[in-house]
Amino acid sequence: MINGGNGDVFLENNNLAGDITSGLNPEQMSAVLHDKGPLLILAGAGSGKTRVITHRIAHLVRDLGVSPYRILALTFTNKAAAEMKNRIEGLIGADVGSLWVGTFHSLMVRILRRHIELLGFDRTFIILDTDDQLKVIRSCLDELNLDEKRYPAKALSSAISSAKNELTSAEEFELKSSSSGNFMRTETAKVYKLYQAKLKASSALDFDDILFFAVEIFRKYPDVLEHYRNKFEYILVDEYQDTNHAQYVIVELLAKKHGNLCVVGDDDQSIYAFRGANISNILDFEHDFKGCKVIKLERNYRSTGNILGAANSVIANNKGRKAKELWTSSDEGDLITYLRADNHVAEARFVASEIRRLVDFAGSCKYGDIAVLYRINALSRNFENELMAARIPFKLFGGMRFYERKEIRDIIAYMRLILVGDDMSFDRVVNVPRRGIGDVTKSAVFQAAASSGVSCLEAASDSMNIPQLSRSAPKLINFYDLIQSFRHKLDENKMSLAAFFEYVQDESGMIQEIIEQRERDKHEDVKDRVETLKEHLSAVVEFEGQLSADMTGSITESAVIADADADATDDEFRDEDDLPITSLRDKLAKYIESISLYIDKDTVADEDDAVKLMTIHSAKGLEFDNVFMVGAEEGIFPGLRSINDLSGEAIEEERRLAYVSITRARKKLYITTAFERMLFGQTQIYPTSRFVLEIPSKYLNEISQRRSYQSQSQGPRSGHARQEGSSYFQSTLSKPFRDTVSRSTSSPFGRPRNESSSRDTVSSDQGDYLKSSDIRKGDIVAHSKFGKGIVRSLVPVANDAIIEIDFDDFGLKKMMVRQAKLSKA
DNA sequence: CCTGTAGATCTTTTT
DNA sequence: GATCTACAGG
Repeated sequence: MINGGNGDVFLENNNLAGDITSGLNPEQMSAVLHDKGPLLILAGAGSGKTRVITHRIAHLVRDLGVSPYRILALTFTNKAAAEMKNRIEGLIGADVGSLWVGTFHSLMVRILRRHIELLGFDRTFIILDTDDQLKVIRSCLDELNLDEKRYPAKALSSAISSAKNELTSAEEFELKSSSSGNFMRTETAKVYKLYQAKLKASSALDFDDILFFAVEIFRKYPDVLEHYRNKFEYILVDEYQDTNHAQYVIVELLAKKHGNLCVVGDDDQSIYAFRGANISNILDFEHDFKGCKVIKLERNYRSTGNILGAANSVIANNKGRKAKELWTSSDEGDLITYLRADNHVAEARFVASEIRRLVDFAGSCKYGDIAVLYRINALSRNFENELMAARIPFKLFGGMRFYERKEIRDIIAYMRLILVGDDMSFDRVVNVPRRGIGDVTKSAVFQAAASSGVSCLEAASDSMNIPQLSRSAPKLINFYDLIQSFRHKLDENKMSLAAFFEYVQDESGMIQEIIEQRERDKHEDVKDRVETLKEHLSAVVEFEGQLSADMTGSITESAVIADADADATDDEFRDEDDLPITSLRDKLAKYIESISLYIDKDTVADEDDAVKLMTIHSAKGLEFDNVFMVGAEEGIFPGLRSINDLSGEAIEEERRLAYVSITRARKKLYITTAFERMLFGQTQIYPTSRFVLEIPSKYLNEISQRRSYQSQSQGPRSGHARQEGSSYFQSTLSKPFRDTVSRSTSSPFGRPRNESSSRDTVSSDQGDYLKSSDIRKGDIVAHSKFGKGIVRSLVPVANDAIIEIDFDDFGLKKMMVRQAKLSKA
């Protein structure tokens, strides 16, 4: 919701009186009015995509008389779902309660809660987060006697995850792997199988299972599928380019009957392949859904002409895409400012001083209108430092999420233990606060529980009668009694949910321990742990309020549905899944579910006026007046891994990321690079990103910084932090020269930008220096700035190589060989 | 059983 | 450089 939308408020106001199509352009209108049959909307960045979806739904309901009960709208994030629901409400009034708008995951959970018993799971299944998953995998490794060094839990988890996304069950995986003869894969298969068994034993699902089992139910139980097929006459999918295979199958299964499937997306903004998104879902849509209508939304309402020109030229370098070109009727706007700074500190100082200038001198610009976007989180610190020093308010997005913090996970684990009594939660909190129940005791409990087939909590209650546990029995029984007392409190049903949370926090002693620790350590860090819990408490209060509002709302709703859907009432499964939530227990169950699928808290702080720092990934879907795209160097953006990917797929995804990043800017875009950058404890010297070179120079205004390197013979570290404040000056270089400069520093990568590069400055430059083929590991080489050093490693990349040199006076540094201009020592 | 120090590792992220 | 994970000693 941060700066979301683009003048839609104005357009929607127009609609209050008039019909739903007023204020739409012709393409948008035909997308909104499209009636039956499959529809593919290719919506470029800033083309009013959300407006089209919401207006389309409003049109279906208001003008065509489709019952909201028959509409399914799928999104990827809860934020998008909430916004969509909001805006539809604004268009057609409040009677949208029966509309299924939500994420794939939350809506499939809703279905699973009703039908998962068919698969032998308890319907009160719990949902594991990433941390829980890793724990289970580690315990699998333990049991299978596999070394985590050779089989990293993370790698296994992602292998299992992608298998599930491809709808490959553990059994199928095993079958395939045994014929592959790949040892790693057969071991992975074992882990997968055991992992799945463990989850089933404790009635737990991971995120991927939610989709996987939904498909399994649909496929195995045609009557269930039939019910939902009938129910959902119209299906809409947002961000279709981000769907993975499982999601594709879900959509396909559900849409087959009515065929009224509308998908919206932009293949150029597909940036989640690494987590299973399959771009061919959108590329092949026309093929998969015959007779589909395709509408392209290419008119951009967000950015200036120059920004769009740059975005178009960058993305045009991708091969696998649907032809599209954004255009705008607004003016060219400012040129894109491009800076190649000496080093990361100078880069960050430039950003800070420019932000200062924008806010202080450029009229009505606020801090909140500015975003700094980077490819990797590791770059954020550099900018945090300089913004802090310049006293510029900023807000860092990403990083540690609210619900990932220890104290939140602890209190949730308590709640889960009280409610379900699962082993995972037991493991987490049995020693929070410290009760002298350490790893040794814990694993004894686990063993005892496993051998007698009960839960850990039950084993703890019975510890007196279990010889191995006799020593710690008093402690365990104490803990058990504590949980029991919480359970009684819960069933007394006298407290509000928030009060119950507070009660557990206090009575368990976890708050007290935090406070004690704060006093002991005197660390600044600890101070806001209590604060976090308080914040969380207010989220609980909010949730509770929301819940009772929904309850009163749904009573009137069901009357409406019964009326409008007389034909649906004779269905086997009526929509009674939203059982009335009255007891404290029900509320808690509902809360835990919502928290495992969605914890907001990160989206706050729109109201404070602060510069926003985030990765490009998290900026997707947002827009800002002023954008700083920082760290635009080969090796960072595109990242090394993508450069090394020979298929070229990875580079295309990075390029889409560049496209997303450029198109976030409304008015002003800055692109910055650092000649030399300290990252991961090493100095890296990488050339300008190819994506910058793909922007025609007519869109760019290059700002130069005086080079301390080369011109000044000796410039040890201190030399970098000179008074850069005044050392920026407008480039007086003519354009052709600019091109030569950029090309000579960066063309080692990739193809030449155009044919005119016949006079290859690189090869002549390079002639006097060592080439990667001349260098061996262990060689002593000389660098003009860093002096002598020994070659530690040499990794070929594209038609160059990354060299790691341990300099006598400057330590370990990484750079590109052609860039480094090395000579024999 | 707890606490401190050495070692490996380090895209991107939502659910 | 920073941070989390793994073992040794108190």
